[in-house]
Amino acid sequence: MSPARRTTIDDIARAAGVSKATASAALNGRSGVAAATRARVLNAAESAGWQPSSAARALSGTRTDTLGLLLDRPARTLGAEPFYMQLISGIEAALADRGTGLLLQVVEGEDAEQRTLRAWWAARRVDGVFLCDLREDDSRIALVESLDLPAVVVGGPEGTGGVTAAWSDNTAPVRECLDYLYSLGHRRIAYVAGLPELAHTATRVAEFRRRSAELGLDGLEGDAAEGPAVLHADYSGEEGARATRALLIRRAAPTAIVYDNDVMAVAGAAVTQEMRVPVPGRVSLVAWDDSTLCGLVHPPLTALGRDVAAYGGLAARLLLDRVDGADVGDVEAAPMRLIVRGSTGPAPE
Amino acid sequence: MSPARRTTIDDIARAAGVSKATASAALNGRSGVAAATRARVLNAAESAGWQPSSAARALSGTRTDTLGLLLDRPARTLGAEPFYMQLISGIEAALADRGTGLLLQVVEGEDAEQRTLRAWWAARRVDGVFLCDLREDDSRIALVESLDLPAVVVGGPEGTGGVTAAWSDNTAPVRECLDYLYSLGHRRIAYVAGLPELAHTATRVAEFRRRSAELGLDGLEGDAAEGPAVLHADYSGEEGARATRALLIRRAAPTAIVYDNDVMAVAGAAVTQEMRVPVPGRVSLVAWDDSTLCGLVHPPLTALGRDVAAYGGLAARLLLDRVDGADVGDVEAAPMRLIVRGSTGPAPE
DNA sequence: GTGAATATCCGAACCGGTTCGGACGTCAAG
DNA sequence: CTTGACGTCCGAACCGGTTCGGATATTCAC
Repeated sequence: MSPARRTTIDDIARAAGVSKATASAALNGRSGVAAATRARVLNAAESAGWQPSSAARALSGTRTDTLGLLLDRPARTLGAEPFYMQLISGIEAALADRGTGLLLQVVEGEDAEQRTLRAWWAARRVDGVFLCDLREDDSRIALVESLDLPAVVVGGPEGTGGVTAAWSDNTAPVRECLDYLYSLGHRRIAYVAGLPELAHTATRVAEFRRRSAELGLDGLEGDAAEGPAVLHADYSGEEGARATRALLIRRAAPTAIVYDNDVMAVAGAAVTQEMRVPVPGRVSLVAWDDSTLCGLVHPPLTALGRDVAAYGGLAARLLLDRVDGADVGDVEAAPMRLIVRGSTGPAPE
Repeated sequence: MSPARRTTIDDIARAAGVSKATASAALNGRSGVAAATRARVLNAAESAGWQPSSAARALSGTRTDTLGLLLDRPARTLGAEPFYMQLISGIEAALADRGTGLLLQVVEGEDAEQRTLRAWWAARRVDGVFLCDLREDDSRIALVESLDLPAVVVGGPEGTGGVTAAWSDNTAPVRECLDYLYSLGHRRIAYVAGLPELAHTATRVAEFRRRSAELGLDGLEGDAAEGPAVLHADYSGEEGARATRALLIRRAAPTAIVYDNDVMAVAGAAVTQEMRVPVPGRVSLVAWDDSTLCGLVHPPLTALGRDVAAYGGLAARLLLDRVDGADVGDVEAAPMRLIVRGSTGPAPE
């Protein structure tokens, strides 16, 4: 019951009748230890329930056994989006076996990002970091490179410099989505995109424009009467709803709307009900990033889905390899798939 | 550009022309250092951008400057529920000023909980831990007490033993909710509760039964023809939908349903649409735990809301005090408020 | 039987902080 | 002038691991 002094490597060395050095070698599976000795040490450690002090281990120059996850989104949108928690779950699953911990930091603003990364580096708190929501010309890239801090970008792979990326293609899903809607007869398609400063938004929007032109889709009034309608929003439900309203009151309203995340899509769906616009009778809706949310509303939303947890696991394994000094290249995650549900249908005549 | 050797306290001691001991005392604001000397040291540290090594500091027996958050929910429901991310944001906001980090661990199952806590303790990875989703007779309580590991329970305050709790009352909101529905004329009210093994579920259900009897509410058929209908679900949308369907097809269906979280409520709302049951015309819906989600669907859901981030901040401050050795008692968070939106209305005649 | 190669183990230094006891100088009280 | 109380600063030990060079024992070739 007593808190008890925690057992140290000295204790188990003494118990096994060897020196600290030998005990350390045995416990870390290094060669140069007789099999019998190793067994004695391992045995002693086991029965004493010994665990190495992470601090002592970190201090002696090797490893912290901690990775950092830096999230830069307002708390409001962070909570609403299932993406991050799923990503975290996936990362953790990959880390659990190795006894590596995950240090989480939620910040707001580029300055805070830089401060956090510098502080982590200076205090040697983490062996490496995950970088999410990359912006164009992101200052974090240069920073981790100059600090020589191992990092993996979740997203990309454009603009990641020398930093390895766990990426998933953003162009193919755009095409798949547009082609699918095109085949249903839709010619006026709008896109409620995310924050324009984010790199993946730019990629998606560019591909959306390119493919729209290729398919010869109609422009939407108000968009300089040409080209497809792309509105930017901040991933919150409020802005998703606002954008939807703005689109649906147009004279030549779109017959299909693609949203850059599930929250905005759900909010958009609520707007259609409120405005009594039949879905998918008058307008079809597609959400980018599937989550349980999409299947729960009525009608259930057609979505571009992927296994976010697996994505996180991939990023975690990449970062662990990078920390181990391996020279890993970018790796592509499983592509997103279009999951057709009730919110999409043939375009109105 | 070079990674550069990180500056140590020795460097800044030399730069200031003092010993390591004096430098340490100066940097930690301890007394017994002349003002002029202290200024020199601080100055040197500042201009060198020095930060103490967390490992070294932790090793010398004092502080890890890390708190642990242990989450035991399947990844699926974790992602869907905004509660945790908001809680995390709140905790982090309170921790940020102090330079304390948050170590996150997502596990599944009681064994994994125990293993994680023991590992954290043995490796001295954290100064203290947050415990969420307390069960009745929760084994974590005894563990952290026997290990003398500072802890704060998020929830409670029943069954927390000697562990301090950041709690919010679960009985008053039940009453407020029932009384509100009663005043609207509702007499058949059902409750889609959470997992029965969780302590707060038990509290809520007991109060729901007590107050229902007090108000003389009708029992629901199938419930042994007596007492209010309480169904248990696992917080997932699927089970929330299933429970809703089961309730609405009863001969004497409830005129109001209260859900234990927002996800199930949203799913329930979708079921009403699918079954063409008008809300709030035929049935009123209330969600426990408000989130942006509730305001986004149509009709927007009446909900029991609270400032989850502030709740997390409270828990964080409590735990920091406990780590500092203060003997803090349980503290109650701001009470939940009923936020009336469009999903509740007068009971059908 | 001898020398060298090899396997095994140990002592001691080191990582970068904190902390404690003591040395030194100054100043006021006796 | 002596003594003692402070204020200031330093040396050295310590936290609990890892690592490296070297000591000792064992084995092998010749």
